Amino acid sequence: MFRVPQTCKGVHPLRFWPFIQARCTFSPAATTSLQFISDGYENENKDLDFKLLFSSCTNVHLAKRLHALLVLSGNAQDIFLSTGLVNLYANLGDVSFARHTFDQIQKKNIFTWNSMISAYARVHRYHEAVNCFYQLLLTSCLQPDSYTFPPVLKACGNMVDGKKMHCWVLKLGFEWDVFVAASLVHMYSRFGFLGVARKLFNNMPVRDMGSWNAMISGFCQNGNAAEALDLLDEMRLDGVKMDPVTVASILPVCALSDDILVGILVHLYSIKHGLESDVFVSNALINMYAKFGNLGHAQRVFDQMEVRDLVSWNSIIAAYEQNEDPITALGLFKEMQLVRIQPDLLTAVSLASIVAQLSDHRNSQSVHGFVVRRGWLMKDVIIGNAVADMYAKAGSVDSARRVFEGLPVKDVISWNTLITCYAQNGLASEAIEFYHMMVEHIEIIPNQGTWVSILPAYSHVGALQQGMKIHGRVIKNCLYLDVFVGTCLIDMYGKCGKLDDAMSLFYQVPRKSSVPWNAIISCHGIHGHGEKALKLFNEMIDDGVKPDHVTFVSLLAACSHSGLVDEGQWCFNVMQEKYGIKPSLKHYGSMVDLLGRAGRLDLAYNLIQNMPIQPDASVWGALLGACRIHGNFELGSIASDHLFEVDSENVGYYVLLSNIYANVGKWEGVNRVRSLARDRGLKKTPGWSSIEVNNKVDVFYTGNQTHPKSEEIYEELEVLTAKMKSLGYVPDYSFVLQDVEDDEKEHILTSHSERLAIAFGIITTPPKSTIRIFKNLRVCGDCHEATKFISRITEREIIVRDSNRFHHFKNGICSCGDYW
DNA sequence: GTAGGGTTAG
Repeated sequence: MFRVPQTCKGVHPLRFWPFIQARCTFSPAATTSLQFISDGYENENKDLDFKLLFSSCTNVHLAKRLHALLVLSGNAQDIFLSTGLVNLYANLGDVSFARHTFDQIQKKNIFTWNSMISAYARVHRYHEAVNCFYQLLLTSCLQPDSYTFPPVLKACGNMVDGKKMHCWVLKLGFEWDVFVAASLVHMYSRFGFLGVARKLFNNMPVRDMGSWNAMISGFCQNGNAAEALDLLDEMRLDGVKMDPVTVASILPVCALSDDILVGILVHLYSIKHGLESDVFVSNALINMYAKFGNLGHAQRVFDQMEVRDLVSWNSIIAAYEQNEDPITALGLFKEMQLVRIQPDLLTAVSLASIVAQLSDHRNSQSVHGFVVRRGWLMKDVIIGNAVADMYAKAGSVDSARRVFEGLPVKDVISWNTLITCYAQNGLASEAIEFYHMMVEHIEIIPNQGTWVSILPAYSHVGALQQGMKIHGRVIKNCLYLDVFVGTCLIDMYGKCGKLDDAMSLFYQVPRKSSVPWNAIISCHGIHGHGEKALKLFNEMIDDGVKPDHVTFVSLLAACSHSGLVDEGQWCFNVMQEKYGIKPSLKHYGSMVDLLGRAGRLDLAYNLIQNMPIQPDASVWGALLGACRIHGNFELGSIASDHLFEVDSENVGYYVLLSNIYANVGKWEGVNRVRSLARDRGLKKTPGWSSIEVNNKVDVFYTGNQTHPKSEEIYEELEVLTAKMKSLGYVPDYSFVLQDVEDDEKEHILTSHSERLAIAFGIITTPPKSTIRIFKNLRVCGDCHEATKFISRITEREIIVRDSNRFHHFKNGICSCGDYW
């Protein structure tokens, strides 16, 4: 209760009253209170209930009116009222106004300071909260009290600040206050100082629910699942029951440690004790079930909620988004807007991810605009990264780069996002360049995500030595080998031709999930070791690891590369019947490839005709490729008709078709296809090959003449071609699409990128050492033949990895047995 | 008029 002081005689403070009444809605109680002010001005003895007045201000607008009123009535310097205003603004989330009001107060007491400090802590402006505490010590003659410390302890961002604060607690003698003690316990356990936290906890003379929760939640936020669960058990033995706070702390830990059993038990406990009605508990349940991939349970919890807040909506949207159901997630987002819940930054993060999954570039721009309009891009790096990733997944590399450049703060994930963006959009060299730029920023410390981004780029261009450097860094920096980093390394060694190293690494990584198994099976496949791939698959089953759709893509490809037709068909059946995996386009593509290469064109065509889904270019392309191998131009033209319907842009298919015609001497057809490709103005995917010499990757494009060693390379090729011809090499012009004279055709074949790279290898590496080449497209048939001769002439092992598999050339023979 | 321990993230 408050009595209006006699300060502002002369001006009626409430001459604005009708004006305020017209614009603001106060509760009836508040209206009465305001009337009281008015009356109090007339009759100075009336008591006013300002508490009511404060509580009736439900938005910043109303608060400002009340504030103006207090200023006008001369009450702004009153210590009770002004502190009330600081709190009011803080509760309404406007901490800058709270600070402004705070600064205006001339005689602050400890309540005022405590209000300001907790205002900062509540909105997570921790740095300012701590600064405010030190300001209190330095600029006022006031002593902090037991109310001061809990928010300040929460605000300590690191152990150095935390220890300093602990000293102040001890100095001023507040360590036995139950709230302060709980805050200390929580702070130490949050930073992983579990021993200290435990000691403080054990020494507490009084323990309430909050003390237990402080200790448990500290463990939880630190990811110490086992300790958290142990303590929970101890609490139970002590006869203390879990409350909503305990449950909301423990549920994320169940998800983190993949402990679905405890998760369900805690859920049952919550139902039994009526804790489900707590919105934090329900939200935590939704999140936990989402992480277990159990959308049904998540949805059920959401449906049963009586009160849903922003976090509930964000959680259920993210649940669907992260379980690859962007359509439902988008529907929920719309529903959320219908019930007038305002989205926040985290909603936008999910939204960006939803749009990325739908790979709809137009919507990408709307989401980007949505985020920019609200100023969120400048506010938090997380949303910036999400938007960059959204563009990356939509293939808009330039947009992703622009978002990245515009970020006020870039963290390691921003860099990782861009590296992945380049790598996944086929720009491996750019990804590598970007990684080198990142390394120059010493404040950015690479993490596991960085290795996962950069290793595939190194695999892609075959940079074995640089990939091994990363392996070295991983060993140095990480205590254990993360499954994903481990798998990337396996993939890198495998794709760089080091199958043995891939294998020994495989036995070092955790093999509970299908991820590393898929990688090692795929590695054996591209090396043409189909039998070994099947053996690994059986081992995987014996180990109790469940194969997924990726496993079968790798496995079918492995069978296809090795000509294991029966085994491939067996896999295709097992996949559907035993594991209930519906074949995707990739599986069909592999099957058509497998059957087609083996000459079972009838079966392959039959399979396509009976597909329950629409075949895409890769499926028809596989059939066309098989037709070229087996010289079946009738089926080839059927395949190409379908192919050009679904993809008329890929010049590779025109080359294939013209090869088919050329092989059976139908020059008319060859010319027709060539002019078709020309008329459609098709740009050929530039073929390139790379080779790593002395830690440096050199990339050669077909016809490249700008390389510093260009002259020597072409000289070497001329000498080689002459020797090859004397051994019986005849150039196969059917691999030349251009309509030119034969000697020009020979020149074109000789300047294919793989040959330039091989010649460069020959002149820059010691005699008889192995040459490793990478080609982005399939190796050309003529080059394949030529490389056999070159391996014989130079007595070198030449390993060529193309977009499909490995070719191991030695003594004039290729490991693929010309089955490719 | 002031305080601790809880849910969502790229």
